[in-house]
Amino acid sequence: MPAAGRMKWREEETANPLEGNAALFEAALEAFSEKSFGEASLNDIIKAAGLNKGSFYYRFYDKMDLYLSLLYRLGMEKLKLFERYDHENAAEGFFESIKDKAILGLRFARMEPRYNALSRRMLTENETFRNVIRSCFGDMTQDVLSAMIQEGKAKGQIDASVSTHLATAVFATLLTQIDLMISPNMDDQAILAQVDELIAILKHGMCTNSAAPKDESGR
Amino acid sequence: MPAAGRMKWREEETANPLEGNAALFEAALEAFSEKSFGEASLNDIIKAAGLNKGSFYYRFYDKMDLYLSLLYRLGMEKLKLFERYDHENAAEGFFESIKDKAILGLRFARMEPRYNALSRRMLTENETFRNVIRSCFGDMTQDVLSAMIQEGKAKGQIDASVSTHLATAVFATLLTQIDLMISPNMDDQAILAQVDELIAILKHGMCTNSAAPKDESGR
DNA sequence: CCTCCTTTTGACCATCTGGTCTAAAGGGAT
DNA sequence: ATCCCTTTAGACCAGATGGTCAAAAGGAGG
Repeated sequence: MPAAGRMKWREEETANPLEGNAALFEAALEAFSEKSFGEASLNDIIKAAGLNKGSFYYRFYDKMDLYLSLLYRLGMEKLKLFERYDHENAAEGFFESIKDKAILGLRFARMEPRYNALSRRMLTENETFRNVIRSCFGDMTQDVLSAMIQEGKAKGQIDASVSTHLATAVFATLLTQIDLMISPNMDDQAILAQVDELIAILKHGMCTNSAAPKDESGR
Repeated sequence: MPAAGRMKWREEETANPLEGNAALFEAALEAFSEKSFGEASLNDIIKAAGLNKGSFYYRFYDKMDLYLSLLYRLGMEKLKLFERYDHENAAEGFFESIKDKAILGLRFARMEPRYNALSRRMLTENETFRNVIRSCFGDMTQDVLSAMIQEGKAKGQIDASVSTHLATAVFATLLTQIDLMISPNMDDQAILAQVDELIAILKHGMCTNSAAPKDESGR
């Protein structure tokens, strides 16, 4: 249904209209995080933003354009958060790096929980729809994760016998769902503890036999 | 939008119309597994099934009724598969039991991949919608898993220090996404190997330090 | 043949969808 | 005041939506 991925404001080299119009940004985020692309009503969004048809279509090609622009802005915000962090902290081991990313992700999710809902919903859209989006933004997470895991193996942090493919899949699904698993109304410390535990499980397993290194005593 | 959860054929104590009408079953499954409830077109479903409006509404109250009836039939089929298996195999340890369930789930997914797509999509519908469904069918998986994990802890198969809540969440998300992680066009043996590996990760982790028991040698 | 009940048929309904288009309003610059 | 371009405004469109309804067809028993 949606045409090629293009954003009017980018082709005209102007600013993202969603930056300037807070009401529209809010309305679009609300709608697209609660309903699928097809189910969300453009009319409702426009009305909620206090706009009218003409003004909307003056700035956007169509509904898809709005959706892409929304993804663009949210992606930029998250990227900024991550980049700011990356500048401060150099890369450590694999598991520490993953943990940092998970915590940052959760912090962002607490700031804007609808973004995670939105991107999770995006993954359930049909394939052609997702392809349009991927042709616009690419599909980082999968590739980045895979590379990180291979590096972790090379550095001897990850057991070489686990398949990169499976490990990538495990981390990818857990990271996209993590904000559902770990309650959002926790304080920072509790979140940290939960993430620690999750990483510990991925590192050492849940089985009684395999000892976690931080507690070498009894067991 | 959808009203209370009721199925006309159940209130009239007749057979599930989806059992008798293969075309309708097929059309509904196809539609609801590819699109969300709101996005799927009832008109299209009816047309694809070679029905007409009147006949449809003679058997169902509304669109939701069809959806519930579809879930009902699919749930029954999966339940039958699991029950047949449970009769043959007594319960072993926790991880073996989970593995069996995962394999059965994957086998069912290969028989009817659209069912998993459907139930995964259902989880992304809005909350009131999910509540209608839960009021009809309950929410087994979460409770069952939690109980299994507590039992596993009691029997000393799971490390007592991992939180039941987190472990439940991990297994729940991995089990619902497993048919996406493990390629469906594998033969039975390859699937078995992949599931083995996944379970091994959950048992002993991916970290190089923690040794898996099946390979005690070097590393 | 008639009767009675179940089932089928499809025209029809109000409502909503994303999107178009013409007309007018704003607002600088001259 | 006049010009010109950007922006707003909202009536309007064809098409699709889930759902209703009165009428006809089918079929079994008498």
